[in-house]
Amino acid sequence: MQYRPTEIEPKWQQRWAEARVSEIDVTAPGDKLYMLNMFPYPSGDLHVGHGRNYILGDALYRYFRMQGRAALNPMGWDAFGLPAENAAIKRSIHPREWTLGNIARMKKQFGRWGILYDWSKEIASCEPEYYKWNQWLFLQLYKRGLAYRGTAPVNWCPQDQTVLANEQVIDGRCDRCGALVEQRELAQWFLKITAYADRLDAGLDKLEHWPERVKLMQRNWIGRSLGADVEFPVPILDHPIRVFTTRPDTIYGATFMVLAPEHPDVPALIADHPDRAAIEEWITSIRNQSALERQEKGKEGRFTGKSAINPFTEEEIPIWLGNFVLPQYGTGAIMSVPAHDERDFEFAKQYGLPIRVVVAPASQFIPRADAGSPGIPAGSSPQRGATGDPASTRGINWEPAAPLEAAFTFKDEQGVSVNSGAISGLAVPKAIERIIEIIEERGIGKGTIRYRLRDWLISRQRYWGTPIPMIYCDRCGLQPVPEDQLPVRLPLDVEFTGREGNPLAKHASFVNTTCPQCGGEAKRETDTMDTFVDSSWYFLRFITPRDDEKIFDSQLVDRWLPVDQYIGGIEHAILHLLYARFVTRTLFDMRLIAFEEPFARLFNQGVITKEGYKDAGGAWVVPADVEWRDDKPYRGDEALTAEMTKMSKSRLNVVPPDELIERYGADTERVYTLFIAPPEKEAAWSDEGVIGAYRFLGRVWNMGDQMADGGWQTAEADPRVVRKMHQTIDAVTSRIERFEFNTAISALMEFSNVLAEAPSREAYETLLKLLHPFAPHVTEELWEMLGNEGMVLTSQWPVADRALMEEETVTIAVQVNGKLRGQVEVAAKAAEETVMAAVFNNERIKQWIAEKEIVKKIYVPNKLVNVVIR
RNA sequence: GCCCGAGUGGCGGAAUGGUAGACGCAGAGGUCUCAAAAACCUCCGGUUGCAAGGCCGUGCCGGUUCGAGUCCGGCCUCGGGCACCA
Repeated sequence: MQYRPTEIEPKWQQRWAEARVSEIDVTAPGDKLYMLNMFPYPSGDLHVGHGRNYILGDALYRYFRMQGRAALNPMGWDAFGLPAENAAIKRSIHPREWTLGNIARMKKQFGRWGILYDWSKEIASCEPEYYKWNQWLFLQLYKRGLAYRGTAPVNWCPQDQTVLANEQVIDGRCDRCGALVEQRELAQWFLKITAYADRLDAGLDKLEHWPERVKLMQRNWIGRSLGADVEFPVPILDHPIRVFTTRPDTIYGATFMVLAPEHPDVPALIADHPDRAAIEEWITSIRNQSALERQEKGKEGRFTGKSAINPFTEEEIPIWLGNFVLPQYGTGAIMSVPAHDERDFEFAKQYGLPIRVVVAPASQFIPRADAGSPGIPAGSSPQRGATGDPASTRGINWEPAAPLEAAFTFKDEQGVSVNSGAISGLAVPKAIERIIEIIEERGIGKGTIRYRLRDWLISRQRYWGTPIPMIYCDRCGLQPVPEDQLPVRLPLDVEFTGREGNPLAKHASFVNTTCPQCGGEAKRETDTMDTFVDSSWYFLRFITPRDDEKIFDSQLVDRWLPVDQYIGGIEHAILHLLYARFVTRTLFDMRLIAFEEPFARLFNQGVITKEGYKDAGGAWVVPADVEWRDDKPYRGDEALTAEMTKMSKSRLNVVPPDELIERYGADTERVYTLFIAPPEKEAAWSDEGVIGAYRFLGRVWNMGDQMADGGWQTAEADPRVVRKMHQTIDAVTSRIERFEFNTAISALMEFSNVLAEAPSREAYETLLKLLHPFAPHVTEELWEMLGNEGMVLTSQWPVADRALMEEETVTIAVQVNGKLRGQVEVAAKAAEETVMAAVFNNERIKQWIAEKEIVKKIYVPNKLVNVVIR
């Protein structure tokens, strides 16, 4: 019988489903394991690139099942979101209908891949049964002051007609549609993730099993900076202006101050400016610029005409306004130290502002023998600091030989304070410490930690999302919807024109409601939540997905979570994973769960790439229209460019799995996908390469087919096969544990090659078990053909016998002066003398070392001998 | 600009400091066949040699070591993240 995957695959998919093999009772005892693939947005058809993620997860799941673990592997749908609404506008299909249709298609595709999920736990975030708890969660956060309505300059996408979170703006553009994002001042809902900045940062250290690069990206995003807030008196104001700096040690070099144009003190500072109108106009123009424009314009500034007092030099320093100072970070005001900050340097050069050196390169100093701090400048005589503390013997004046051409910015021991009073002569880190002490003693500021992270903007002016459960009452103000009135249902009878913004705002029976406080007329919030709110806690809901009394069962959740193995794409390194870590901490603080980190282990699979083609205008070209001439791609006479790029619908380079499965079977796609490259790396899909996996499975099939016919068996197991079997069990097991699926499969190929020469029933059935996680259908079929009871899936994973793995003889590589000159075959674990005797009896080796002096002999047991001669 | 990661045959890739290229794709030759497909067998880094073998070879330059794809220093190229965050 020939290997015909299309005949056997549906059969086993049906059997697994009928036997409900992957459904699990979360209250039953057992060695629990919670596996999770990031739940997908139901965008429609899946391609082989998507497959990588799910196939990998399923292989792991089947492996753990066979290891006897009580494994939970649920799946659901991140089902709210813009594309559904856009489809509604374009094709007048309701977002819900479009979404549910896609879910059905994708679910079917998972089945065709032979992927086992516990569908009894399925959730879809667009259903009121789910989003009710989204709203409940929002209310808990609101109660604790972690959800608030605030007015701030926000990112507005003119294309999608909604605001965006900071995390969703990539290079100044909307990460969904690519439109240039504008800045608008709007009242919006925020979640106070900044209150957790320190814990989110510190928690990263404890995530041992997360990829370093993800932790690094989160760390950079949170952007913890140590520094100091310092007050600079301003004579014409009744209060000082506070700046934040990470380099308080350079304060003696602060020769001017720059405020963001939005800084609250600006109106007072320019009130009597002769060109006030011009400056105000300039400020307005800057406010209206997008973040990208603001940066591309380069540095621009205006002098306010007023001064502040540098509290250390006691000099008057001019106060400027600068477009490069961000209103949202720090205090929106900086002290400028042009000698030691690149941006300040550029600004000072541009406007002719003074530059004063207060840090010198340590290399310019002759180290002083009696102290840790460097000593006297080379080639000059020691002087007392001009503005320094007269009592200090370390006050050092130092000037560079030539005017600076660039700022020097060392923040470590390579820099030494000069011209800086009491801190002169100290290495920079010490100087920072000391100056903060002085600032605090003088009561003009303090050491502070600032974060780059901003609060999470969750309002969206769109329909297809969770309604924010708040009510506006003219008498009572902002009122939360009482919990017993949840869910606030998203009305389904709306019209999608795509023009007038959020259709919810025009839905009278939704908007008009009564105030829960006074019972009078009131209006509902019509913004919906960012869908990242939905996905920030869904992994908790999978344990008890149908519970309509509470969001989750704390006891069960504490038993099953954190998720033992989370699998998903690197694109969520910041967004989803940071939000989920934040929300998990808030639930911890509400004492609803006993853990702070949701995902114990994280794995990010790499993307699948495929050749894509672009025309001169940069538009993607259908591969079917492409012809190759002289190694160059053309469409007719038009030259095209080819590039390896992420497989995606928009790039027209997707490979749909259906044809592939029709021709070679899902098992072939699975084996090829895992074999193609290490799973964390990007991998180029090759239509030709697939055949290799098919041939391999075909050979395995033929062996089993002959064995089932009784025509292919040897009575006595060949010791070579037994040894290879135990070696393979060991190799495959450890490689799966380490996510090295590509080499696990190559070990199975080697094993099957050995087996083909000396068949053994036991070894063959072991092969079927080891292969099952990768090729589940064909292994089940062969298992059954051989007359076995039950399924491979529910059988026991084999255990390697170390003693039987040992080789009888080993090949020792022989080197002379580090170069390979021959090989000798000796018994395994032979004594060193025996090995050496064999080496020196070897004719070839004899020739290489004849009449030479032997300097040294290096022996690596079972591996190598290196003879060093002169 | 700053911070990560990666560079190995025609291609995907393999190698706890110890025989570079496992496993697979493509290619070449062969078996079977009237023929083709499928399947199976052999070869397959470069160079030199009749052969045995030699020499060269893991982006480039240097170092450590008996021995370096692997460790260290300096570059180059590509990919990713951050980017007036003071």
